[in-house]
Amino acid sequence: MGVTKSEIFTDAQNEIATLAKAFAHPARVAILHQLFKSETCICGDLVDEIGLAQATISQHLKELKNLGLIKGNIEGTSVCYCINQDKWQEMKQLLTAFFDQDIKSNCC
Amino acid sequence: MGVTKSEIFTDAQNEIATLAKAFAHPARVAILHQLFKSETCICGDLVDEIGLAQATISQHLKELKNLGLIKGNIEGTSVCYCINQDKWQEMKQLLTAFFDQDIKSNCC
DNA sequence: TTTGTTTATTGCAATATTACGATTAATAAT
DNA sequence: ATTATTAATCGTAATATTGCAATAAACAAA
Repeated sequence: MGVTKSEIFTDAQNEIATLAKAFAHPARVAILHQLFKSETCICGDLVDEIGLAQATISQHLKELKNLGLIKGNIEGTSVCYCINQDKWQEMKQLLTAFFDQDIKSNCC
Repeated sequence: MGVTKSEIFTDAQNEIATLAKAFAHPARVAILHQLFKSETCICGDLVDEIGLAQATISQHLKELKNLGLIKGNIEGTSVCYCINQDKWQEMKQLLTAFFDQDIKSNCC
C-alpha cells in the first residue's frame, strides 16, 4: 500500500502525471518562472532569489532536469540552468491537449 | 522540515502548484479522462473502469472536488460526478499562461 | 599546493500522499 | 422494518516528498 499502481494506467496517463509533478510544487514553479524571466540562470542566483537552502534548490533542479524540462551548462565552478525549449513545447502540447478535451455529455 | 514553505512563494506560484497536483497522479488523470469521455459519471462506474478500490477512488474524487474541478450530484444512492466547466476553464487559463511564457534570454 | 567558490550528494527528520479494509450513512427495494 | 446498494469516512500501513546540515567534488585563484 501507499505505492502508486502505475501499471493499471495508460502510458499517456502516467506521462501526464509525471509531467504535472514538475509544477506540483511552488519551489519548482518559482524556479521555472525565474529561468524564463531572468538574464542569468546560475544556480546560486536561484538560491538567493528563492528563499530555500542550496541543497533544496539543487534537489528541485535535479528533478526538473530528470524530466528534461531544463538543462544545465557548467561554466567554471557555477552551473547555468535554462529551459529546454524542445521538451517544454512537447510538455505543453501534451498537457494542453488534455485540458482541451471536450465534454461528451454534461449530466450535472 | 519536510513541510512546504508556501509563505515564501507568491499566490500565483502556490495556486499553480495546487492546481497541478490535480494532474500529478495517474488515477486522477484517469478519472478526469473518464468524466470527459463517458456518458455516465457515476462513482461506481469509475471504480469498475479504473482498477482501484472504492475507498481510493472516493478519496481522489474528494481531492478533485476540493479543488473545484469536478462537482457531484446525488442521484438516489449513487453520485454523479462531472467536470466543473467554469473552474476547468479558469485552471486552463492559469496553466496555459504559465506554459506560454516566453524566454527573455536563452544562455545555454 | 592551498584556499575559496560553487554545486551535488548524503543522511536524516518530518510531513504528505497513496491505498485499502472496515465501518458508517443514506437511500432504495422488498 | 429489513435488506441491499452505493458512496463517504475512519484507521492504518507503506511509500513519497520536502527540507536542510554536513560533506564531498570540481574548479578557479592565490
